[in-house]
Amino acid sequence: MRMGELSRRSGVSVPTIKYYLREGLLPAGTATGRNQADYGDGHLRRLRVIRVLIDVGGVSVTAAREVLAAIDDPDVVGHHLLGVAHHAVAPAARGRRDTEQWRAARAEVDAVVRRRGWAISPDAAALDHVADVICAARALGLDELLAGMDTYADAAELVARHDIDTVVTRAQRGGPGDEQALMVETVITGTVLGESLLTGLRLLAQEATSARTLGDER
Amino acid sequence: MRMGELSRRSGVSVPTIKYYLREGLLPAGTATGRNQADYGDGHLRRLRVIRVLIDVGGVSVTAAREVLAAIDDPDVVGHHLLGVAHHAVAPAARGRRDTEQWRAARAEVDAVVRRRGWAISPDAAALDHVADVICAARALGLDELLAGMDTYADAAELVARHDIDTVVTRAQRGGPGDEQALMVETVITGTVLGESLLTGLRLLAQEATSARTLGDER
DNA sequence: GCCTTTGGATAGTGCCGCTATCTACTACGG
DNA sequence: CCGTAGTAGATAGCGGCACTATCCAAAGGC
Repeated sequence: MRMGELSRRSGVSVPTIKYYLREGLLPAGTATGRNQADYGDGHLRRLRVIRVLIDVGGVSVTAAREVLAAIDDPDVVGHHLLGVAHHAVAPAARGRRDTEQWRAARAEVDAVVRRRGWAISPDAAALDHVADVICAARALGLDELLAGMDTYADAAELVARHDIDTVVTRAQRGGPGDEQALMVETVITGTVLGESLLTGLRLLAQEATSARTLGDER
Repeated sequence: MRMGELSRRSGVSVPTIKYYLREGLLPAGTATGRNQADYGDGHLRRLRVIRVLIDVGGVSVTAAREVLAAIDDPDVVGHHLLGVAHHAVAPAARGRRDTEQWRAARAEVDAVVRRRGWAISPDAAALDHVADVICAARALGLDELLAGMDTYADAAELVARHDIDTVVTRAQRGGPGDEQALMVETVITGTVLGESLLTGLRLLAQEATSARTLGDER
């Protein structure tokens, strides 16, 4: 398959594909001449992954490159991999983390983690991320939201179990390419797509619950 | 309070505050002279809300303006309000929605909604959003993820109930400003912060579950 | 043979969220 | 009453990002 066909089948324009090649998101095709190369199904699949990361995950091109590098790296295994996916999904740090309030929020996160018996590496970015949110909520006086944090944690645990199950199941089932790469790809796309899915369903559930609770005062 | 103090207490630089004034995110202070104005606690609070929307919610300045307009509009009531918040949070449409696969995905969403007895306005943006995600997951062959969609829906319902409860509780408790405005603000900030909180906790729960299931092969 | 497509390289575009600068005016301590 | 610091308002600029446009020489393919 050459560039034109790759473009048509992926829905990504030729200049954009060239851009991704330049940026190292997409590996070069196998050259068949001085100015001719051949692309395979792997390239098509990779392009789909890229679009998911960027469009659905809202990941920057730079972050996507790092994630894709992890997909290709055979040394990345187990749940160290989760760190890579999480790092990419996490937005840049929001505010100052050197305030008294922030440290209090961070302690609150640690308390939740301890209470639930979660084994978390202490340098996980998500710990700080959650602390950021708590800090912001406190600043706005949204204590009711935080009072039910265990509800949120319950929900998070529920989907996380399913997510990990998905990865394990899929690794056993096998699929295109080698097992390792498939598992890595599943973790990353599953993390990104799962987040978006959960977010969307939450909004729907909110509307449904609101209609039921507050009545139909549209 | 004048601009300098507002800047210091909010942590937002003076030029940025001016920019928000220009863009209509922040109402002008009450003028006390030709080039002097007075800002109140409302402005401080508003600035905090703006930062939450932009930093935590990842909302664009344009979308933030619309959301804030809804906060100020006394005619926006009940769960019509949810629509505004959801519209702002929702990212722009990702791909083409005119394909056969997309319509199939959309039908799948409708099926879930019907199965759970959710009363959803048929033009809710979240319906399309979820369909986008399903479409992307199918394209990548991530069927295992979708097989457990009810797990995701359960989790979504769990937090949504809590979210709506929060709004109701808070409206009753009262607080600064009039009830209506407080409720609106709670919906919006709660939607945005809750999403970020849920996302962060999911990542933590994933790591914990992964460590438990896959063992410690770091 | 000749028009189309390709790989490769370089430069440019449009948007977005600020940031810098300027001017004229005001507040305030001394 | 002076001098310095702060302020409102307006305009212009900046840096980053995700593409997009253009050009060239070399295949491809009928």
